[in-house]
Amino acid sequence: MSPRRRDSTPGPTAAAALAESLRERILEGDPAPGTALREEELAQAHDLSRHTVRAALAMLGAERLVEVVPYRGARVATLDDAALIALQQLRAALETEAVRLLGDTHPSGWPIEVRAPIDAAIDALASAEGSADWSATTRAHAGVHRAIVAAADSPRIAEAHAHLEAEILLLLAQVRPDYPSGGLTAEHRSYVDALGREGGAAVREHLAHSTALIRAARAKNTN
Amino acid sequence: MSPRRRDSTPGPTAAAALAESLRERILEGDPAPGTALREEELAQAHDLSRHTVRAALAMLGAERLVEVVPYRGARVATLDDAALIALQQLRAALETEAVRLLGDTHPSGWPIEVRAPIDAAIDALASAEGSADWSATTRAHAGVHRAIVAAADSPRIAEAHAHLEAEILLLLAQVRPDYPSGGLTAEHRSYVDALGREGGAAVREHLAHSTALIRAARAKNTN
DNA sequence: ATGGGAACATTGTTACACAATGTGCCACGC
DNA sequence: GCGTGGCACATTGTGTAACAATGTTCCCAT
Repeated sequence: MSPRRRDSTPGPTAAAALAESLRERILEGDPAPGTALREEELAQAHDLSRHTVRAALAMLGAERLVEVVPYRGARVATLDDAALIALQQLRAALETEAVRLLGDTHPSGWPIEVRAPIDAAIDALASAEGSADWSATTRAHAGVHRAIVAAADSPRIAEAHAHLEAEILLLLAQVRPDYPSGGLTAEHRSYVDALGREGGAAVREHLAHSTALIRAARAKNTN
Repeated sequence: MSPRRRDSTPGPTAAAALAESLRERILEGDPAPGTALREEELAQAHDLSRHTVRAALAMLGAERLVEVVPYRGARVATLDDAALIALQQLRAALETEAVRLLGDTHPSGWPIEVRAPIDAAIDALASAEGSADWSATTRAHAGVHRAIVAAADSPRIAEAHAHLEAEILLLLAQVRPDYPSGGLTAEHRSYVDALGREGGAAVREHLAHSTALIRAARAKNTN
């Protein structure tokens, strides 16, 4: 068929589509962190060339969901405790500044159009916790933080935060901090209220608590 | 030659080396923002295959120094005013949190081992301003901010900041804010002192000033 | 038991080809 | 003369096949 003007933009490239598919599976926890991702295997499994597979792995490498080491290959990323702390520090930087920008824009308090998407995200978290689906719960939890950051209307902070979100989902696919049923939702309702009052201090307290729970869960996993 | 155990790690891959070479040139302002980077041209100029060139362009795309659009190709990144503001907001997030972490670690003030590399970077900035070399000056300026962020010992904040630094160098390769000779150095000596006292407020004031100067310089360039 | 080296697995790169898409230009109709 | 459709062209995305380069594993000799 000869080229001709299209009425719509083309779909994602094959490499982008593979990256998306692998990203979804990785964030679901299968393949697990540390698993090698062999180019030829992926090429045959997805009926693609090694070139296309390599491009997809490079994309995931840039997102840090995959670790690519020259001549050694790609593996699903793992995260030690030092890396967890460093990641949470970066997360604190982004969420704190987002909350501060929100405060600048709304010095008299967050109006309903700021609160509504955040409250909706918390409601979604309540539903997920109620369904006892850990994957859905971690995604809904991420949605709450995403809604808060998005409200600041700072695209680069939002984008950087989205990348971290994926790394955190990868981590949480393998650990399960102790929360009583509904505990995450209650905690996040309080958290959002505290944000309006205390701003950055509330962010830091929340993330310190989160880090401690994750480390405790990981310690339990390795014992 | 048959494979044999090596006493050293291999050098960078050809794709990484090309990415590094292009990065250097882009940050020097040639090719200029908006310039198309044609795969076949680069392949012939560097005696590499298109696959290797594509891998290098993808790396630079991930760093946002290059904009890669499927089926349209790669161009040196450009930055409009909205993007500049968004970038500076992200920068504020990183530098503010770095300074806050420094304050946590050194509540009684920054000890000499924290100050020394920062002061050395400022001295390097003074030398660069004295030499009237704009490229050297923007790099030395970046070195000052890098030293401050590095002092916080938070690897993910430092790495995210390094990526922004490259984008800012790209921007500054094309504009030149008005500074009297030595003005940048004096301003940054005061800035570092203010950081110890005022922390995040000093960061925000500094970046707001920087944004205003850059926008003014860009406005002058387009008129 | 240990270490050197060969074999093997895997990745990085190359050459060449073709499919897919976007852009520009030309011709035709009004 | 102008606008639009369509074709040609340039460029990118992907594929095949091969080989160079590197890291790992295993075997054999000491």
